[in-house]
Amino acid sequence: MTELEQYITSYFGVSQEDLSIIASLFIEQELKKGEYFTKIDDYCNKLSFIRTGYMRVYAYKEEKEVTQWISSQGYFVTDLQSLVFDLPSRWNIEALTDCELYTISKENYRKISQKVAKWEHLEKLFLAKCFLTLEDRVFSFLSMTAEERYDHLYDQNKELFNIIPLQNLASMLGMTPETLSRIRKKKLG
Amino acid sequence: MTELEQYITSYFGVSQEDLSIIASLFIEQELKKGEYFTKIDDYCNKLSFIRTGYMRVYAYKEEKEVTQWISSQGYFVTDLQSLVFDLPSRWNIEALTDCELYTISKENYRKISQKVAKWEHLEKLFLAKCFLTLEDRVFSFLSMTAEERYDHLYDQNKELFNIIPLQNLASMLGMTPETLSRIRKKKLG
DNA sequence: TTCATTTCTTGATCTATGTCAAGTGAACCC
DNA sequence: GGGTTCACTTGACATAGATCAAGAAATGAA
Repeated sequence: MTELEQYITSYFGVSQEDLSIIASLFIEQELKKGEYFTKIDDYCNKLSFIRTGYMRVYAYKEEKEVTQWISSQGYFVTDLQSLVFDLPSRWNIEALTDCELYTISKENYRKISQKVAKWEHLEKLFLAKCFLTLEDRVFSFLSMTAEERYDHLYDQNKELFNIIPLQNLASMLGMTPETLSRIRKKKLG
Repeated sequence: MTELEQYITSYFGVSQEDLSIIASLFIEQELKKGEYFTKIDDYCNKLSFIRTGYMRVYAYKEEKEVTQWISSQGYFVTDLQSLVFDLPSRWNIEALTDCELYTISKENYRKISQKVAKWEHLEKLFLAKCFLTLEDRVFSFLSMTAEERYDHLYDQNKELFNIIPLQNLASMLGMTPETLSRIRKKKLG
């Protein structure tokens, strides 16, 4: 079983046969540090698994970059509005490190459901999980302090703080870089 | 076309034939003010359209209620984790006013896909829209002040502020009742 | 390497928002 | 319909977190 097939299995749990069909529609692709996966107002006609590397999803609020999410190994990355509704991208998605991707074009992505009967169902379950994750994230902003949000992310994913510029993590956590720096200093003392 | 059928059409755009099939699986139901649609840790085995009325989705952070969302006429309401993954509810969902609902049981909900071929696909599109909405909401916490979030909600849905207890709206906007009160006072002067 | 640029930290302040407490008004229930 | 409860407002004060500015550290290019 290839690495890609392992990812697909872990997310979707399909038969070996379907797995091969799906995996065959992906191609390996590289993205160098600093390159863009998609840009706001472009059409993002692809969906990728991240095999290695880190990508940053961000947009602007009055000239200032706001980081919505950091995507990393084992995650999907795409602009959903573009992929599903054929509309322009809402996000800039930038490679923060060199990235190895498994990429499927929008056309091939849409063919999966013709080839794998259960696909639409599995995809629905996957999207439902994504929705629940975002619900939790909204709840965290309603109920947690900046420090609590930091603790939560740090508990889940310590490595991020060694790899990703802290200013991006601060933005994604809804605080300034200075505040994040002070919170982290406090944890040492 | 019944009111229910109009809702379904507006969300999913199915044929008249499929529409009838789907609509026939819903039953009319009432919920009195103060009653609960579901409670945390219960199993929520149903999905409803709200025909009239308002419902509040909330959970707790250390004994304190945190309102995640207010659902109203024309919206779906359910606990997604319970409906899709057969797990206990994450939310309390309470009727803030008397409510008229169109309700489908989990069993019948799952039968739709057997009767309407395109259903899983339409549902996937619907969930994708829900995901995009939540993405926007996360972005609003990353990029907007309390007052900007108030303005945004007020622009979209003025009526809420005459019907829903302001403390619930404050919580849903991520601020205290006092702060909401002061923001609203400022808007008058 | 070395210089230039960017990122991170730190201190001094400022401000939006939270907390606490009291008073007012509205809603609900015998 | 009058009293009790709950929701809302307002003021005084506290504080988390933002802003601004400067210096230190890391990163990248030549």
